[in-house]
Amino acid sequence: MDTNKNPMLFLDNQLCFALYASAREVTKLYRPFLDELGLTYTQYVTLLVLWEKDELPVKSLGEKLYLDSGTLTPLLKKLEAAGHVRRDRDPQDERSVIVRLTEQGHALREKVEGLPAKVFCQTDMPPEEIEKLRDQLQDLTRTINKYAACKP
Amino acid sequence: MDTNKNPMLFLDNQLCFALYASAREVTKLYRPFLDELGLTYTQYVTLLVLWEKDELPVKSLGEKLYLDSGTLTPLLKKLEAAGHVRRDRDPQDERSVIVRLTEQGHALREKVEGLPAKVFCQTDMPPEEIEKLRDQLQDLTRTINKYAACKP
DNA sequence: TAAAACTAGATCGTATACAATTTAATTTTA
DNA sequence: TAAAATTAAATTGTATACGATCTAGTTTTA
Repeated sequence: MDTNKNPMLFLDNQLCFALYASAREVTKLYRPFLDELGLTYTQYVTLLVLWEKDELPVKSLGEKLYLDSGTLTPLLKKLEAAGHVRRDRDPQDERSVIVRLTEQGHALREKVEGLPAKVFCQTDMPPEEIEKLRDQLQDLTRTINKYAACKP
Repeated sequence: MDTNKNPMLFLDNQLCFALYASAREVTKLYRPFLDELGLTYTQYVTLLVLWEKDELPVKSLGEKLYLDSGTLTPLLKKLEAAGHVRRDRDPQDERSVIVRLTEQGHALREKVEGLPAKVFCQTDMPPEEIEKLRDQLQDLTRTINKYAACKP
């Protein structure tokens, strides 16, 4: 009946919590820099996608970011209000909304060029380890996402 | 001027995004099980802490979970309303609020015993890899947190 | 081809996260 | 020891996340 009997439930034994906590802590490292640009972290990663490939439907953004329209619609409206993107219905398929960078949105890219490097510095992690970790996490995310897709 | 010039900004090269996405996907694996118990993921990890060591001030809970009172206070009120915990001011230091499991809160523990194992199954990851990953992430979190602490 | 099924976004409701401020209690210090 | 500084929670405001539902547009199919 002792609480110490099941280490499976110890907080520090949970991968899920290690992920949950580290994701939030790493995000916090971006905040001071993003604050200056008036961006939130989620807005920032959304822009990363668009800088890589512009003119994407909300659907595609959602697939890349693992976010749904409930999160993206209000976020994209804010990016639009800030002048970074435009949102237009796709004339080919009026159900779809195409998100495009404005000039201003394109220009913003230069201001964050150095950001990832600045953050890496604060992690005290060798680049190879960071890459390995990143790749493992990507595998994990894809595996889970595939699992979820085949379920009803 | 080509957008492909700076791979530092590619979404898939970001550790931060790998963390952000995987944390959310893993959390989603817990949802169906936790839904049955009427718990959210954050409530669940809060209970993990209390099952390990009962009678903790909000402050300590926050340190273990990397959450502040702005998140914990409403969450703990919900756990209290659900009958899982009690919240009482510490008579020794009235600033502090001690969180205690109720009988019901203790009993809930048995219902989640098998949960971590069930989730691991869906990750297709060998246990050693999971442990290594978890330990790396814990190091990362602690490093960042220490960094943040010495800043003004 | 008209109804049924499906799809993409938008909307709504709930629950975090977290910075900033406030309040009350405790410690420090001049 | 009384004022100043510190501390722990609570509160407030903003921005996600995400399930569920709704709406409008597109495809399928009987």
